[in-house]
Amino acid sequence: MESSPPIPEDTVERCAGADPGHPRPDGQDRYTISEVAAHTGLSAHTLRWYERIGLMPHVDRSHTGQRRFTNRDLDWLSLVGKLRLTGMPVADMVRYAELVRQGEHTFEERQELLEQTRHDVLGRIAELQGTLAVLNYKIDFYAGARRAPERA
Amino acid sequence: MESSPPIPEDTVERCAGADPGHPRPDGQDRYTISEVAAHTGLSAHTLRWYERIGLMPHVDRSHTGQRRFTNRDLDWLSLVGKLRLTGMPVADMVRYAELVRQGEHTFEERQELLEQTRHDVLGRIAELQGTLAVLNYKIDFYAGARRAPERA
DNA sequence: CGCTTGCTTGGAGTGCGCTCCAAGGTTCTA
DNA sequence: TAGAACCTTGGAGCGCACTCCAAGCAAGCG
Repeated sequence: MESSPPIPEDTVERCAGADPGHPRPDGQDRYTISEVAAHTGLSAHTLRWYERIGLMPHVDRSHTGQRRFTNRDLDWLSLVGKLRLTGMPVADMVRYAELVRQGEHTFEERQELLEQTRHDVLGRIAELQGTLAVLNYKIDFYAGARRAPERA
Repeated sequence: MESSPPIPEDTVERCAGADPGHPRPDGQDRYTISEVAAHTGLSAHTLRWYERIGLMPHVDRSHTGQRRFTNRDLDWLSLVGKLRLTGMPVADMVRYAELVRQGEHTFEERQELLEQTRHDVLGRIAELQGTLAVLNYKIDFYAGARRAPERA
């Protein structure tokens, strides 16, 4: 959704969050690792580790070799953060990142991966709602027992 | 806390699941560890480990020292299974087990622990629903892109 | 009786997702 | 130009929740 090509890669990884990028500083588009850490809530350690395991596209470097993240990296990290919240294993996120790197002919496989993830999320929500029933039952029990003590 | 008190301990830990105990064999009320493993889906290793770390009340033994689980143990494990599904850390479940062991004067603290857990579960559900929005967005994108390819 | 299968223990090992360390080089502020 | 604060790397370490191992005792069957 930027300018010309049929479906630019960034369209695919942009718009990743319902989050419209509030504290995302614009202007220079080059952030140090600690800026990105502060923005994403991830540690600098984790950001470097993400890059090592292939979960980040190649991050730009300054002339002396320090990382300079771009807004696009921030968008990608936002998506990764969402996938992480789904409980998707890191290995699967790396797989997804590889598919993105390989280009548009992997759209089908990406879609399948995301559909599987959605399926898992729906299952997990159902599971959690099942636990809520038990929690409510027991909380009510304790509340009732404490309100009406020892009626032996 | 066995025969006379106002609110017997078993009332508290019974009825743990909405699950009415379908494949729960009755009659002898003494199950070997592998029977319990088959019933709960936990491994025998895990059952022994739960006991070691204090997550199980003391399990009965045969005259030769082998574990003999009771229906009450099964009920407790059913509750533990639910708490595990909530994502509660094992250490907190152990804490809860200790409170149960300590008797009825811990009702308030048990209730608080469960309320905190419910709060966490509600938050987690909201989080997962947030991820669903992103997953739906991207799945729709891939589906649309594959239906209408290259319109340059 | 022997055989197979199952149970016992303490302690060691595994996989995941970070998290930190040491030993340096870089960048910023005064 | 000094000093503090930040960045780099490979590799080691950690916390959690199991998971397995070895060596030996127990239980059920023909």
